[in-house]
Amino acid sequence: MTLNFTPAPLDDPLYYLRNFEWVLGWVRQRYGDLLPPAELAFIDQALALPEASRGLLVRMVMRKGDLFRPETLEYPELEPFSKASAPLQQLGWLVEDPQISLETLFRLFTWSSLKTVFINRLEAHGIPPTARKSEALDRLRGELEPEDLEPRLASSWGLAPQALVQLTVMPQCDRLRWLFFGNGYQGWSEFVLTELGLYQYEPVTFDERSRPVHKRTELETFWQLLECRQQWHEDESPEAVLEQLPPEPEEQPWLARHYHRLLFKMARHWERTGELERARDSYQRSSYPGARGRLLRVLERLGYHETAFELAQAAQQAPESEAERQQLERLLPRLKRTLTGERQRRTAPPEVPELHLILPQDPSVERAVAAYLSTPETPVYYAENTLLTGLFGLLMWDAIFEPLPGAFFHPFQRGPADLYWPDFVERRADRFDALMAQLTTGAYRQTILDNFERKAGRQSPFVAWGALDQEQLTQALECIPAKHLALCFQRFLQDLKANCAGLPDLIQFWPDERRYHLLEVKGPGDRLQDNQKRWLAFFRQHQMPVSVCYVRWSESADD
DNA sequence: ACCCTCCACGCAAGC
DNA sequence: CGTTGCTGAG
DNA sequence: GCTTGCGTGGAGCTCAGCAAC
Ligand SMILES: [Mn+2]
Ligand SMILES: [Mn+2]
Repeated sequence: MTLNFTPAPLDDPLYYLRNFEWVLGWVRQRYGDLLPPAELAFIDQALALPEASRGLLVRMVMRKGDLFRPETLEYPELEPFSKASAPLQQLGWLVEDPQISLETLFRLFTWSSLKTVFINRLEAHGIPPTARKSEALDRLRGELEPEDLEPRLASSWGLAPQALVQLTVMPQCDRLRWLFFGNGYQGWSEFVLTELGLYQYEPVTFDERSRPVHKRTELETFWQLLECRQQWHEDESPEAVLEQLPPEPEEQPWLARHYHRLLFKMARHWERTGELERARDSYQRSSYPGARGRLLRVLERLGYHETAFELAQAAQQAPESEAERQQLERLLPRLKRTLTGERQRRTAPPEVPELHLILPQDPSVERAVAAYLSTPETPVYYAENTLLTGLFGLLMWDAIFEPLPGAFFHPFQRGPADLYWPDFVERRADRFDALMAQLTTGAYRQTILDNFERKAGRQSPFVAWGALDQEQLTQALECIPAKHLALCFQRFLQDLKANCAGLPDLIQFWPDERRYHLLEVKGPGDRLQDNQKRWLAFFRQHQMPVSVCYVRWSESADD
């Protein structure tokens, strides 16, 4: 029944309402047993409203913020605002004359309308009508008494009580949206963009019980976490948010990940603002990948060199990733030097063949090099991560989109929910093994080309359709030995997140000789990044053809 | 695809 | 008056 | 002077209409 879902057609003037109601139905059907009574009541009350009121509600939900000037809420497909809004006001979902601050007042109303409303006050402060809006705001902010600057009734600023309305049920709608998408970032526009064909999603069969949360308490924690995240984005006060963080959801890995990621993000915020003790505490509590590495850096910055050194040594015994190992290789000698004064011999970086070019200045150094090296017989592509990860994604398509329990729970997923979990590959080991085996039988070529046609345009975490074309693909399959692909794909599988980045900018093909060459381009002032160094070392280790091309601009007399 | 990933830029420390 | 940036909309 | 490590910031359907300057 959930197969091949399509959003409401856009020629239906109420398409947005149809989509919203479809979500309400989906949520009630699949999560009804987990929903608190308040949310269930909200859904039922919403569905019982007159159509124009439902439409108006959804229009407001989809717009930015919760404050609206009624004259911006007249929609031709709905009743006039005055009529459509009445049932919403009856329920208290929409209220007139909300409390707003001076800043909000200035944000919502145009300068010319403020001038007519505010004329007396502006004159009293000696602000001429020719002043800029931002200047007027600054003046008022500085000159008004603090209690006058507190949020207060819109009418107390001199507005008519009907001049502004507030939607009060945004929190309920957010919670339903978060539950439907299983995350905090996807929104109602998914439906339109899908219907417009901008996004196409792989149709996946959903297990009826494939859900991100399974208990009432888990749902509550999930909502709390996303609320924290939202408050942080809105209030910019992570200190307050940290207080409201729910207890660590240890027993549920999906929630635990959300929890630790939020902690990590807050820590990173404090690290950037220089509140290093706070950063340290949060990094310490977080088990999100990279947290230990940042903690080490913060300890170092705080001057806790011994603590950092001990932790770094422990980390080196069991690095969580190659990236961390690489970071430790820099950090440990540095710490040792500060602690003991001993100077360490630096280990030489892997040898990578270099190419040095002097080219006329160009906005894109990669394109300049590609154009310079490319010939009709030996084309160069500016591929970066797109080609190799694309081949990987096309070959592994069926493994990636295998509908395991918990992997897919709504129709707008570009990949499985557990893609970056430690056990993602393990759970699909048979599938991945079978597809990897095609690289030894030779069947992989057909699989990749077939999927390139069959799945064309469908969202995938690994396939950037816009960057691939048939010819590039065919040449890649001709020129890159299956053994080399196998090595790269193994490395992707070891860390799907970190290892799908940092691949060289350019690839050149020699179809006649069935060979290829990878090239990382560096313009003036650009240096190899950590993940690029890791890939270069890997390519060299396996005798795969790669080099780095350093470019300088030729002196030009023009301009 | 959970703001990332790539890049350019800019700063400070160390040679 | 153009221009720049934001919002709403499909 | 240079190099090196490290951090920051911007861009991410596309079009029309409007507000602000
Ligand atoms: Mn690049
Ligand atoms: Mn490059």
